[in-house]
Amino acid sequence: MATDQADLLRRRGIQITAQRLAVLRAVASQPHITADAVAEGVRVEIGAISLQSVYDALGLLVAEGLIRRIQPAGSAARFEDRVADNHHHLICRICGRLVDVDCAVGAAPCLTPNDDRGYQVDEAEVAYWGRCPDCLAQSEAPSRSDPPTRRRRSQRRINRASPPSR
Amino acid sequence: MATDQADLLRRRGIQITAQRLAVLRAVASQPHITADAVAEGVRVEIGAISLQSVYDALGLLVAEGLIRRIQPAGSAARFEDRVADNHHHLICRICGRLVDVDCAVGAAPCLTPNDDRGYQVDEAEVAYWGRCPDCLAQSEAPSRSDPPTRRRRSQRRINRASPPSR
DNA sequence: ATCAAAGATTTGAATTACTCAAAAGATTGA
DNA sequence: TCAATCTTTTGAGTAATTCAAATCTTTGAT
Repeated sequence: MATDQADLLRRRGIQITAQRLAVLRAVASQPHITADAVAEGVRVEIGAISLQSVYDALGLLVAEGLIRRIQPAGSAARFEDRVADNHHHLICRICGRLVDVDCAVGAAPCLTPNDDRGYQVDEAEVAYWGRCPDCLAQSEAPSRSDPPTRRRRSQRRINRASPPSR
Repeated sequence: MATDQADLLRRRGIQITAQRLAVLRAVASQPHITADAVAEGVRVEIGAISLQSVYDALGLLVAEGLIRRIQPAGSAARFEDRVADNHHHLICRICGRLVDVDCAVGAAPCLTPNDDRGYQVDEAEVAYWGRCPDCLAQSEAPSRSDPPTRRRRSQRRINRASPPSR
């Protein structure tokens, strides 16, 4: 049972370490896990790990295609297990909740833009943005205290952003 | 001519200021501009602006739907003019170059996932990842000096990441 | 015109996910 | 058993973005 992941690494000539196995397991344990949460999970399992090692392991696993990294605008990077099944993501603008959706078009869907401009495309990333059922319910039953539609000084949040390119 | 943008703001009850107009113009001046570049552009036009004001203005304009914010994993946030025409993006994994592509499916394409899980979707964001023509050419004519295919200690870059969710 | 209130901008500091670099520790094969 | 290689840790740095409070503008009412 624990051999599964080890084999996966061995097969690619990656050295097998407790940290890597635990990272792999942490990613498998939760649908869209952050690096921080991976670190926590790994610590529960093997006692200790540096955040740097977590990043290294995750980076390696992503490079090898064993896991996928997603970075919805406005939240830290997330990692997932489901790879090579081209599924997409629904993201809530309010609370950030993220869920999977299967691809509409078939096997390797959307994988081809109309005009590829000479790019060699290897992945199509699709994110559907909107409001999740919970946040939707909350804004519909506004608990009698919201501003009386007056002006509309839009105070929507949406604004967390992303890192440097150097 | 300069009235266009002012009207746009006025119509929404947004106070018109030199900063906001200049920000709006800066975004219109370049396909996918960063906040930093906007600041530079605005400074050329009106002399000075604080980076904070740039962020504020951009945030406001995004909230009002006058511009769109995109955040390809691995680079800082970018802002664009083309809004409400549901186009997509081709992004180079190597150099980060970003270009527009029109949507394959029609008017409001891909805008509907198979199963929306109860989300109220308002936008479908599609990013095609791959290698741009230039980077492709470079890796194909590898200048006689690349490692002899031995091991494959994948050293690909891709790794700049994103901010907190707090 | 004048003034107060609301709104915008600036200033300065803080946050934080992530990366770099070098040192210490483990593995592996000879 | 030992050296070479690969991993992990440690510690410090980076850069985009946000927070908060102070100052400056604009606007509407008088």
